[in-house]
Amino acid sequence: MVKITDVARHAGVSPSTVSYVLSGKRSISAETRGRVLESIHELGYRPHAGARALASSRSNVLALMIPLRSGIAVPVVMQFAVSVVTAARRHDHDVLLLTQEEGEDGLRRVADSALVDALIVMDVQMKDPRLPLLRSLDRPSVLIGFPADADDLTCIDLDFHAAGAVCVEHLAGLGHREIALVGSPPEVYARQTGYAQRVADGFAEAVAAHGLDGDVHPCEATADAARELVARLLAERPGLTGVLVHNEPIVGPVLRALRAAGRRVPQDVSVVAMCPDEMAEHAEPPLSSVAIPADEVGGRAVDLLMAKLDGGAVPAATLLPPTLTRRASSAAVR
Amino acid sequence: MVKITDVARHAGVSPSTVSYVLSGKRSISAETRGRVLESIHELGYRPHAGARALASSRSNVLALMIPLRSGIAVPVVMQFAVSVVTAARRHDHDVLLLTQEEGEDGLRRVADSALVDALIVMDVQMKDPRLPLLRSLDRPSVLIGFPADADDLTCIDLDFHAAGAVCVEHLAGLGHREIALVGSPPEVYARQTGYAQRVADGFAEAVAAHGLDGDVHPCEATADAARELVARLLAERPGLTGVLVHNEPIVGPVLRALRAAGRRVPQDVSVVAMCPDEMAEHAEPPLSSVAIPADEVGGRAVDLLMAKLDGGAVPAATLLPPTLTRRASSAAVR
DNA sequence: GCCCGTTATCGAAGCGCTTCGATATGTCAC
DNA sequence: GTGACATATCGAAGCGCTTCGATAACGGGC
Repeated sequence: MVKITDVARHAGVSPSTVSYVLSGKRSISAETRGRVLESIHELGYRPHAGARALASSRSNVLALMIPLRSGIAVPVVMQFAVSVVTAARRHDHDVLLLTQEEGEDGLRRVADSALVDALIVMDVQMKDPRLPLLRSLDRPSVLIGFPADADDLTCIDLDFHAAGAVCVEHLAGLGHREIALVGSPPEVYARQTGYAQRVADGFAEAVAAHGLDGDVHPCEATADAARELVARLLAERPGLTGVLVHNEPIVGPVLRALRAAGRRVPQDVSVVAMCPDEMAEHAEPPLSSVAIPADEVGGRAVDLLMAKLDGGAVPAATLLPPTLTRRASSAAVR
Repeated sequence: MVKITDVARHAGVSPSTVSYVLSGKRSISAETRGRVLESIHELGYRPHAGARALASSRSNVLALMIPLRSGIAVPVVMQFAVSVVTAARRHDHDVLLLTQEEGEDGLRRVADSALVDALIVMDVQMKDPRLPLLRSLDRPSVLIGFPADADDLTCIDLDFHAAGAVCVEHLAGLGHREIALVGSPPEVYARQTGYAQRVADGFAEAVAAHGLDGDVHPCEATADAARELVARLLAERPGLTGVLVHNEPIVGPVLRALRAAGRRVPQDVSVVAMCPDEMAEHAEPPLSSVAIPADEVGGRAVDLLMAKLDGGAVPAATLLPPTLTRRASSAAVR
């Protein structure tokens, strides 16, 4: 294994000079830098990560803790993970993967052993047991999601409240007066994950603001439950012309249940969904939808972390504005 | 930050004794060990990962490179990742996440900088560009998937050939004589990823062995393509009573297309799928299926890697036998 | 009662890098 | 020409741990 002293000897400089060339922390003449870089390349030198971490107390590794509870949309988690890794690499960092299962001990372990410089935690609950730990840690962290008490923490997420509202406004703008939210399973609201409730709140507020008629219906994530709910809605609310679905697994079943009931989408009923774009595009018909901008959330989370690592001040809360992509499933009421 | 010398002082021993207590590499009297462990606990000591890696040339971190190409089933990838992390933790290792995008350079980077001790590579292609690198690296690796030339490499995967055959045997056992394989998109076969072709081969061989009538139909992963293919199959092969679907996104569409054509499942046509259990369970009707045992593959991959790290010899190829779970979608031919 | 082999512990070297003075050289104002 | 000040480079210390002898204490065999 080639080390810094080998490079130094090869380039005819001292090891510290090689180090400064690599870190840029002191000015090095163009000529020397060139010679050193050439030696590095020629010898195929790679600094030893452990040695570097020891000497500089920076590992250049971030921890990412991902959820694995059922009910969490797996593709979205994956998208987050990939975007975090990609963004981290842009900042010359790597990503250590932790599962929720490891819990607080896992976070403490990687932080206290200096394995990682900073942490990103996904799927934050309203009263998340990891919060006290994250507050006490001497390493910066960013939460994806908003707990009930976010004091001293840095959080980022899609603005779910606005997302709920934006869907209502879209339907209202198309002339719909009677709408409904087909929501997440009851336990998701009960669990206080926050985002489901925020969508419902945003929905309700916008409904009120626009003087619409609209209500919220939690729904189990099964095709049967979806069919049942759709049947009930159509029976109880004959004037219903707009539906917002916030429950990924049953997006397809809801559409089929509407069709089965003889309602055409969008001619009879307009449908808007909160789901990944890919799912919306492949639905029949393609769905007007609001997606979680996982790439942006992940990227921004890393940016925030880097800013904190550099000692910068960062906003405590970052709410990303929702974007509704209009597709075939929503149309003006006739 | 508390370090080993603090623990040593607190316990009234030398730092090396603390180290030996932790590593177990030399015998320590029960009394001393107890005292040291108590001090460790009391002071909340965590060895510095970088220092440890530097001194022992072992980082206790594995690299996992995940695919992000479209067409790769995201939930399965996630399941792999989680099982690898979980298994790694059992061996006191952590997992560094790399994306396919980083390619060979990424692997080289983490290996040469001693950031990781060993590597796991997913989604191996028949002629994977990473193979020469993995062969030349001085760190052990395990591939999930089988390339065309696996010399000097350690590979593990589901036995896709047997999986294709097992589905045929299941249908044959139920008395079906005319069957078809609704396969992956043409580009997946073209890409030489291997597993799609292996399923098709296993299917074809078993069809021949049982004297059945059966053929292979690649299919794009869209609902339209699925409908079209099903219509064509039913038109061209009136005696068709069994279908194997190896194309996750269109499992639902195929079922619905059959139903739309007036064929009941399983009364008129039996369907078997290769897909995750969760998908099979939620289909209507629940599908007899063969799943990729991602948990086992991930766990075994880590075990193999650990054995290699310990200098042990491991089998070059590990093929996990497929398991067909019988559900409602397949029945004896009438 | 002496030698030998264990068992338990210590001390010191060293892993490969960063970083902090210190030094040497050059530049410029006056 | 001289002091003041950048600029470029070096040398050495030290990051926290592991590991390799070395040493001390202790039994046991004869």
